[in-house]
Amino acid sequence: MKEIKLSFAEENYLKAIYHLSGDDEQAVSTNAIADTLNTKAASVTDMIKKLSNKGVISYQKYRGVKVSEMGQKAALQVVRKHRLWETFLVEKLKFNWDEVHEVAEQLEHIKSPLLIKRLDEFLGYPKYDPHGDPIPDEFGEFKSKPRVALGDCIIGHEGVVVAVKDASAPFLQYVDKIGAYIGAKIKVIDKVEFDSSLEILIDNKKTVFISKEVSENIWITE
Amino acid sequence: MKEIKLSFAEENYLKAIYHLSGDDEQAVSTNAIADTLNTKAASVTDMIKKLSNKGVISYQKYRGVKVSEMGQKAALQVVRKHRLWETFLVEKLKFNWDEVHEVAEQLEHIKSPLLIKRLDEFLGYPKYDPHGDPIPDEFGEFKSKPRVALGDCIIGHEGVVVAVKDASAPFLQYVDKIGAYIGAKIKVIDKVEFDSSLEILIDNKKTVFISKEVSENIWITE
DNA sequence: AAAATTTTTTAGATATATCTAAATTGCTAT
DNA sequence: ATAGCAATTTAGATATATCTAAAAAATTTT
Repeated sequence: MKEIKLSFAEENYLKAIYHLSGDDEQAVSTNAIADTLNTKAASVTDMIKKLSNKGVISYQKYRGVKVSEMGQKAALQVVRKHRLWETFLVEKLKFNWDEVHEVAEQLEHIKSPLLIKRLDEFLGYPKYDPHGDPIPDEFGEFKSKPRVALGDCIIGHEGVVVAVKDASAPFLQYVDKIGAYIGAKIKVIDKVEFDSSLEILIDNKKTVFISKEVSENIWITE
Repeated sequence: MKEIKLSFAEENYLKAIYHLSGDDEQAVSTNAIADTLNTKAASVTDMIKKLSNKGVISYQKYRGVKVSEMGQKAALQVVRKHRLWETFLVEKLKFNWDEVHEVAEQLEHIKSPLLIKRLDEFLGYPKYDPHGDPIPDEFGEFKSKPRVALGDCIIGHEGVVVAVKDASAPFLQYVDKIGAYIGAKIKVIDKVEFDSSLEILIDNKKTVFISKEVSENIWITE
């Protein structure tokens, strides 16, 4: 078993590719990576070659890339670190959930197995981060709660918010404003055919209209 | 007032120069910097030019460098972060004091004013780090406790360990072994003229012989 | 199936941070 | 005062991570 050493930039690329490939582990295109990382396709091609040489992705010219077994493990360790740090920032340092992403993007690259072990312990071995995403354990194992996007619910469906997809500050601030925090109870009241927007009831208290885009970024229990 | 943006490497150089210049703010030589950072003199010259252009040090060819007003402020913020992180690692994550330096070297470069503000708050605004070094506040202000190196004490002097100079793991482990932790009471029993080694009494319990080198790295109250 | 378009790659630059080897400057001892 | 040595700088490379512009391949449209 070889030691995989990745630079900050390499870790960022690998994580982006891991997230883009999704559960079905589809091949990821050069442009998709460039868009995610706000960089240019040419830069991606260069980096792809390096990651391929290190064996964390497999790459065929013009055919996109796939994350290898080894790459998945490495990516999950970065994800683990990111989500543990986000949890730390919210639980211990009283950050709002819309303030943590940028900082965690930096903290996730700190190299120290002991640090992560102790941080995990200090936080009480959390299973989910502040956005409801599962935190992989030291072996990369995790499980998501059964969930469905609000946009995919039928009228009348009732559930509790378990996660949000978009972790950007503007989106999370909006979610805060309407009160659809993690744990909030939501009932789908009505769906507008025309634009797929939804009318939802939050915590049995107030009714809110949300766009299709918003509805696709909030997950509730099935 | 200009924004000073420094890279990781630049911050490391600046911090090293700041530490090397000492209280008297002496000019620091290229070689001294190279030794501290385990790099080559040529690399130092390159970096010195960049730091000089950014105004954090003043530099005259062949004459060494001095830290500017601005540079001192920037250096102290890095020192502040380093020492707050070390405190966090020991106080909250139960690291030993000989395990924190390397990790803090990484953590000190994280850019987030909010993070440091909240960390400071979370730790209860500590004034000293686990090695007894003072933690600068957000304005760069700090004060050291009055102290004297064991090596400079006269026979009979008695005091409490307030700080250690060397922060390397081997040294700190040795200090642990003899029981000269911060807070331990120490009395200088005898001094050997020949090699300046010392016989000291620790916590009224045991007598230990320490070399000159060790005696220069442990500070006790005056 | 050929043409047009999009995607991806290559070629050649730029910027950072390093290095070795050679040249230069400063200091010291005779 | 100068010869020799030590410290410092310059010149020229290397490695990483980026970019723009042009070329090549794949895909889509006609």
